Amino acid sequence: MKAHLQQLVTAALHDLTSAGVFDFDLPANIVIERARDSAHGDFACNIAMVLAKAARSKPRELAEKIVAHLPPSEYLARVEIAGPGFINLTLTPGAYHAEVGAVLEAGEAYGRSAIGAGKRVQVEFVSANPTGPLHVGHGRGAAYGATVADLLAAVGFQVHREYYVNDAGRQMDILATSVWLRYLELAGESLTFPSNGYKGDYVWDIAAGLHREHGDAWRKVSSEVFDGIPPDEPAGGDKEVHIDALIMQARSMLGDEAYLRIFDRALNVILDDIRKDLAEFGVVYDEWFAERSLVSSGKVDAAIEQLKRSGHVYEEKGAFWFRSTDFGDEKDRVVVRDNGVKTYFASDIAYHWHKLERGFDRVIDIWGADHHGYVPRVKAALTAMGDKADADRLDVLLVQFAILYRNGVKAQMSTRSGEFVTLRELREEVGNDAARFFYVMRKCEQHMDFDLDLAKSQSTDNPLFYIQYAHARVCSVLRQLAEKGFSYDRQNGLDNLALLGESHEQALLRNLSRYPEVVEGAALNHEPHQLAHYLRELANDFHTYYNAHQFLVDEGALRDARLTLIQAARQVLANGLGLLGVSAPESM
RNA sequence: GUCCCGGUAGCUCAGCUGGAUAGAGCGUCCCCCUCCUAAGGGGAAGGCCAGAGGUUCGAAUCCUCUUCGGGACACCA
Repeated sequence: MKAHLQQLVTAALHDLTSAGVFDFDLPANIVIERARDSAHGDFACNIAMVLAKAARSKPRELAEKIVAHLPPSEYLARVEIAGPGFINLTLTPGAYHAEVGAVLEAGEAYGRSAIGAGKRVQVEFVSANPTGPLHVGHGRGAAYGATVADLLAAVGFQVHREYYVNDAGRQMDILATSVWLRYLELAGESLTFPSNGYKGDYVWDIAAGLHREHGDAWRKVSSEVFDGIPPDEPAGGDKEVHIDALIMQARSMLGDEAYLRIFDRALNVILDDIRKDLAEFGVVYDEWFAERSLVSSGKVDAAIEQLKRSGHVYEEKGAFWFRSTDFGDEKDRVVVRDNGVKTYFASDIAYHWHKLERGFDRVIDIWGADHHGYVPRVKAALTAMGDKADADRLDVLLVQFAILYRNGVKAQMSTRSGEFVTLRELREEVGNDAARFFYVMRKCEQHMDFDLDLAKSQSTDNPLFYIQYAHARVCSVLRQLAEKGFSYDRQNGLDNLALLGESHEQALLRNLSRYPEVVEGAALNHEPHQLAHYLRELANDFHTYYNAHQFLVDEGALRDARLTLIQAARQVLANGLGLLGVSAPESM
């Protein structure tokens, strides 16, 4: 509908250009907005005010010229110039009636579009280290990333969803060593677990599995394991040095093969768990990209070499530094440590460059807001590897923290002790639907208060419940058709939409037609919350209507028209909920 | 100290990228079912858009500064 009006105004502007009224380039997109006040019609266009200066004309005079050149349209009832120069457009009832037909005809496809023109977009999200179960912070990234990806797909982008698996770093070694130490304890050794090790129950579980299958095959005497290891922090030492020494010890005492088996077991158990967790959450990926594959294919070394050759990497104090300050970063960054180990950042350079090499038109990273300091250095690296345009293909979306509240008090625990609220626990407590919806209800840069009690509540306070209830109510009405001895004729309903003159019906018709615009805006701005809010409003329109009028009336034409309208409402509610990864129940 | 995000009704948040009189929900108060789910609906009260400058036809929105919250600033990942 909006697109149609844009075409009309654009045509008028082109007309004026060829008539010589304009001697400048027209703006790329004409802004047409929904009028906030119904007294201003349905849509308002501010183009006359925008162009007034360049056209050396008064806004209102310019508006008159534009209006005079508007092509005729069957959907345009009235055009008025108002205020400082707004062009207010009022649609015919037929325009809205046609939209109802479009909803029912397109069904599940209603709201989808081709604006993305098949451009390839990669969305990488969650990508949590596989060193433990996902927690509620990852949940927000998962829900947000999945929804952004689905929205982009809905408006015609070719979307590639990816999870980057950090399976090559030091954290994984700490995990493997933690598992082995727990295994030793299960085998009967007594030891002091490192303060920097992973202490969660899942580490015990993995160790127990290994002990069941392999018995004491990898048991070593604990006094020998800790022989010569520098003290841990509680004992007056450095916890990092302590754990690194233990890793070295584990490798040498077990041998590479056995160490790798424990390492891989830990990795696979946790990764399988993450996969399952996300799948149950309705979050699926096209690719799980392993950091190890970058290392083994030599892409990390190749990236460092390329930066060395182009003079962006220099050596100092035994380490190799990327001169990111040349590209606006605060300080230079180490890519190879003085002990020869490549940093996580080195992998990240290779990974992001590889993303661009794979030919995506746009690359979207969704990170926790605590990683914001990383953005300039990754962009710097891409600029150094290629040029500014390469860096510009990367969008980093930062997701702020979510804080859980239960009975009005914070419910989130720290990760320190290994006790935290996992995504799985959250899903079990409030359900997948509520978790998905509440996570995307706020825009991503907002710190979020996640109210567990509200998410569980079966009342109008809970916006998700309210929306789903509207959907269920439509279904309920349709179920009662037959019980009341009525039948429904859709075509008859479509033919009689003109009977829908009540204000509630008008409001519902208007808001239904907004749906494609909302989906488009939510997708292009990466703002799923726009859709969530819209659905709440639409549900409100429906509940109000439901309360004010009977649908199953005796008069056939009116009954069919009303049923057709609420069918369309049901379809839009279902489509919108679907895009948010939430179910649309037929009864509640 | 530097950087990122936020400050809008008592509370939780929108505000369509600069438009017309600032919007929802909750909470508070009042009202509505012999009727398709009252698991609902209607109405009222409630605002110096953190503060001060600036940009222009026009600012909650854009730019500075101040202030208050949250977070980030490793040869960790």
